[in-house]
Amino acid sequence: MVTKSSRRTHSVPEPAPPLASRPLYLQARDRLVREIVDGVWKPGDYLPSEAQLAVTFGVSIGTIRRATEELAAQGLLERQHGRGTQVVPHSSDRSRFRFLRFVHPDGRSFRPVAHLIQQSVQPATREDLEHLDLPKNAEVLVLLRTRSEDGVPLIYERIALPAERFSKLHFEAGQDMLEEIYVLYQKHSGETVVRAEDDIRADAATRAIATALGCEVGTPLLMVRRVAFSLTGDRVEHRKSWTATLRYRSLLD
Amino acid sequence: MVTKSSRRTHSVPEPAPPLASRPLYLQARDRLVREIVDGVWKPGDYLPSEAQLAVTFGVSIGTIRRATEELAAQGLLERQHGRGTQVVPHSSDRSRFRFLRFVHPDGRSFRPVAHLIQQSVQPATREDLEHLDLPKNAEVLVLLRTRSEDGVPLIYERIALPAERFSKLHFEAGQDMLEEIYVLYQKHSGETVVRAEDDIRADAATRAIATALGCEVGTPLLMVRRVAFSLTGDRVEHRKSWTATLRYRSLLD
DNA sequence: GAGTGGTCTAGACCACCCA
DNA sequence: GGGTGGTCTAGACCACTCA
Repeated sequence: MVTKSSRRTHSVPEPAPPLASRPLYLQARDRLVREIVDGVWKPGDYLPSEAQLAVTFGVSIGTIRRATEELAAQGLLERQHGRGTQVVPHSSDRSRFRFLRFVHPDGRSFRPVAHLIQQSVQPATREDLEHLDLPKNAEVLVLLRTRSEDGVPLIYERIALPAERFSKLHFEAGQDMLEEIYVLYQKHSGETVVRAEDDIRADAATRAIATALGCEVGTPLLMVRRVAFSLTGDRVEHRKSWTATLRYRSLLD
Repeated sequence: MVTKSSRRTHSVPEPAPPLASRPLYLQARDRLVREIVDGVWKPGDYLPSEAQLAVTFGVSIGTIRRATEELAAQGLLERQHGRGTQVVPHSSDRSRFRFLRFVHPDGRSFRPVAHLIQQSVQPATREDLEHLDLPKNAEVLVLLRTRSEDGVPLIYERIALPAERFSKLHFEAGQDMLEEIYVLYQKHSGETVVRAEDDIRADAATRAIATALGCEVGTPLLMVRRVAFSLTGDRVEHRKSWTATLRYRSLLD
């Protein structure tokens, strides 16, 4: 039950208002997020109807609506007319397009297969610590992989994950990763990625990258650094991706 | 007056509904946009209050609210509690942060001064035609400029604008451009940029760019291509920016 | 204190999905 | 046909701004 601070409607009087409170729709929104984080509603589940939620939360339908609409805009929920409101499953299709994305020079979309080169738990680098907001001496699970189309490697990638949080996640080296990796985070470690920050710079191919991508050392590359955030706002992934041939495209709107 | 298709409330009967109509809040939203495009409300103006708009448009306040909230989320309006709702002026500060932006490697924001190298009207390149959606043989106004901080040029930029639309825009070559360029588009040509699509790739410095940026030919560069859209959804700017040292950062959220 | 936007409610009716 | 979300309204009260 969300806390009302003595609101009246239609001139019904009421005793003195206690503490100032956050708007009900924010309380409702946060409560829904918390319940999703806690696994009360899992990705793929349908929430109770708005009318039900309104009763449960002790607010009006309009307030529930405002909360769910905000979460839908944010990509966490999906409202389906006539069916209900679903906690968005991290289906491969959806998650690939929620962030900026790589495309071919001609604008064709990029549909890669990922190939794991190596995985290991190791001390976090200075960069990892900073971007994942980890304490000194923390360890990270590092995945090195390429992403290819038609057998041609186009992206070389290093992914660092907080080792503790992702202790249940591991792969066979050399294995093809058929599922979208955010789906795996969710399935094996219960981490749902909802947001990411990217930043992009120019870089020159190192020996290792040149080998993996089959280009020359020193070739101009795009380096995309991504920090991904979970439902709870924690930094859960630090990824660096290098590509020589692809472009990176914004999806504003 | 927006067109209602026979809506009733509180069981008040009414004759047969005519054609299916778009939701009133969309009609209201579009009408507001059209009025802003037509100059009825100029950037910096305050709209009439919600109550007034509701009367004028013949809908309820809630409907007006939904329309203006959408436009506010989109960045076209700014709601100010207790003051009113303002058509967002393209103030330098605001427009710089509405899109992806360049930052320094350490995350410091980049506050450049632009320096015009050359301007000329010329036949559009194949790329210009494609990205600006212009007819064959169209001409574009091309601006070449650098953007510097503390006298150090960090970005080299080529901006192509449809020559007809921007016939009133011109500068002295060699001049420093102190105002944000989108403010100039608005002031001199009545074009308000509301949205942009970026795409980013790696490139190597050409002779011209190397000279302008003081780097070596072949240095890995970030090339950002931006297509900017006006209020009416037309493509009004095709810009390519090259930088060796800066990063490009997303602002999702 | 008048006027504006911000929150919240209650209720009507519409449009869609599915059994 | 029952249930769900989508649109729209009317009205109460709150919180902020400015004269």
